[in-house]
Amino acid sequence: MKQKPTLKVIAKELDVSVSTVSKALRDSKEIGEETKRKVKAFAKLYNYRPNNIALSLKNKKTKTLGVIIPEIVHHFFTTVISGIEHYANDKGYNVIVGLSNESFKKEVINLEMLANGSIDGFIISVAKETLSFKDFHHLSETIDQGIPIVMFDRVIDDIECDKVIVDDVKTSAKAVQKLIDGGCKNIGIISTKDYVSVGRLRTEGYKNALNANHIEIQKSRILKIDDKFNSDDNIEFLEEQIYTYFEENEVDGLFAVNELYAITAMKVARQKGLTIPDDLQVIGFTDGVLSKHAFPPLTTISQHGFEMGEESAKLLIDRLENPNEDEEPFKTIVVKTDIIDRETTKLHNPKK
Amino acid sequence: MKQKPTLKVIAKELDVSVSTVSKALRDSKEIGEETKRKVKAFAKLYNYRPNNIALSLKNKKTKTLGVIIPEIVHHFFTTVISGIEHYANDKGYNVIVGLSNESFKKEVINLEMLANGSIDGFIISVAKETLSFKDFHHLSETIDQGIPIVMFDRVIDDIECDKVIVDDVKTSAKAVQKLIDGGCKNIGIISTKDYVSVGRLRTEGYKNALNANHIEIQKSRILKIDDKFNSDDNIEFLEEQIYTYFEENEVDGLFAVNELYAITAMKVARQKGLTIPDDLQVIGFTDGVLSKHAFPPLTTISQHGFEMGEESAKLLIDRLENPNEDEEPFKTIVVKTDIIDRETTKLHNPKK
DNA sequence: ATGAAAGCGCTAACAT
DNA sequence: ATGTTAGCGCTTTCAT
Repeated sequence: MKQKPTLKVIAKELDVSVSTVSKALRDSKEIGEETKRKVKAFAKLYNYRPNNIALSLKNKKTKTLGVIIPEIVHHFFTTVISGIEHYANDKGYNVIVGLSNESFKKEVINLEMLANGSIDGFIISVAKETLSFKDFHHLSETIDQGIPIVMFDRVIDDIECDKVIVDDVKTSAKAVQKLIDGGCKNIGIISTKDYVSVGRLRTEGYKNALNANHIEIQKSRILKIDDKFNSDDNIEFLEEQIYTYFEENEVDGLFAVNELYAITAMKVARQKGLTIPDDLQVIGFTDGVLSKHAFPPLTTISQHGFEMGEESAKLLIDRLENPNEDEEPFKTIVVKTDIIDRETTKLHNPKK
Repeated sequence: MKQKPTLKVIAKELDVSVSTVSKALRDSKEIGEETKRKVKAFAKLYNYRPNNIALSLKNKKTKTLGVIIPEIVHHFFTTVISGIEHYANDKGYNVIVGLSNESFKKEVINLEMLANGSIDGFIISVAKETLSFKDFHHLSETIDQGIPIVMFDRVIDDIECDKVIVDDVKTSAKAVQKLIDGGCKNIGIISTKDYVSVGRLRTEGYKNALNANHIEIQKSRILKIDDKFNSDDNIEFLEEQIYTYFEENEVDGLFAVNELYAITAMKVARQKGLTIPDDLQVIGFTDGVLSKHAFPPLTTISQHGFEMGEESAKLLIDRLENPNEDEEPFKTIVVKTDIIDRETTKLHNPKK
């Protein structure tokens, strides 16, 4: 087992001083050609690499980003992480991932654990519990300490920081409009409770579209699923709620704020003997594996998670590397969305 | 913006020495009660937290694990990460995630980037390209430098280190046996090229099961998909290969080495007018979202990714924290698998 | 052209 | 009971 060499051992071995070695390796003109050559050769031979930790301590920056998300077994979030990694690695940054598991407490712990020097800045999508508690002190304190935060997707209006979102209201309206154009008369929505910003905004878009078409909004057609935690563990509960919804509402068009809700609704609808898209048209939000491989393949809104990740990383790294970061006003980037036409809607022929 | 306080500023503020502060905070009995109280109160007031980087440099360990996986937009891998995070966080470790994107070069870069002090050890699932190149120098060198590696799922026999796997051969045989018991006469397999260890082993299990039942092995029924890279980007290509396969083979039972292959095969089969499970029974490997929400829900093998993650983290942390780590023999943990009965097979009534 | 020394934040052995 | 010092690995200023 050969230990990683340090400047010190190289110095001793070559009988020069540590600083000479350091300078030689960084090609300082203070050092003589001959010495440089010797040092470099030796360093290469022993595969010298500067110790990141020492550099971090010296430079007071770690070149690593902390990403805190509610769950990782989730297509959208992993897509975002991909985008973050892609941009970050390109700029020489590493990525530490922390999972809040939708829990306020875990989010706080993760934040604190990493805020003590481990990372230069955060990219975060806030836990549902945090959103419902409306307790954001950990976030504002972090920012107060000079550690920049970029929020994406699940965002807090009251906190001043860079944000990357999707225009949930407009996008949802577009989706509902598509349902209307496709001939749906009775359109419902499966959303989340209002404290989840994206749920609230998407519901707003749904209402806007109905209003714009002079269709009366019926409260009973708005189902707000209450899943504080990972809904994937709780399919039965979800199915039940949707089942009841179908009992009480006769809809021929359905907009779901995520693909799981959409897929589950389709399953329940099928059980009730409905044919998709003939009896019921469905549009989901977030283009994940489920949508693509569903039966029938689900028409859905692509959120471009990869791009959101890239934009978030860019925003954060820009702020970190910009000398007068404090003066830069905070930006909110709105990433565009697309409707991916598949086979659960009637208008336009599905392309493939 | 209030800066994080250091021991130094606390010391100056309280007019004592840095070491006194340090000791007081760690409740050393060398320090007087009165001073301790004062220091602690001050520290709490200013929300003092020791700087992780400084600790890392001092202790020569970072309390963070490096996880390198081929892709993150992938249910199995994220499940494993969840397990790793769960165990690691519990033990006070953080997790840095690096993506190889199935590329040899990116795997090497990631490894080197993190091996310079950023992490204490690696958990890795090897990229397909690395497997096909058979170039493992980066892995052996890392181990040589005293940085322990735990491999999971895609594992290299020639490298000595801790490993966490599934008994691919036996599990696959069990799956194929189930098909046989369910009345299938002509059973095929959709696997990967042999350099992917899990593909090779699962194919072996398939053959074993056929042999054990005195069923002749027909080479044409073994389809080895050649997707060096992320197959999710390449669905058409996959569909084509499977389509051709169905043209050339008449099978009534199909074992697929991952859920994507299974789902895609089901889709193609449906296009050809086959009914599942009446005309064709299917079993997949890896229980992901796709399987659960497929139509019909896919009978599949659960690999217990979360547990694999936990076991990997445990193996790694044990080795890191065990004083005489070098002497411990390397372990290979075989995580058990289960067949999850759903609706693409006939034997046994699906439970839910 | 080379080296000594200070310092990043912290701990711990060793004074006092 | 408290302080001084050295050191983790590196960079950089300031001698020489």
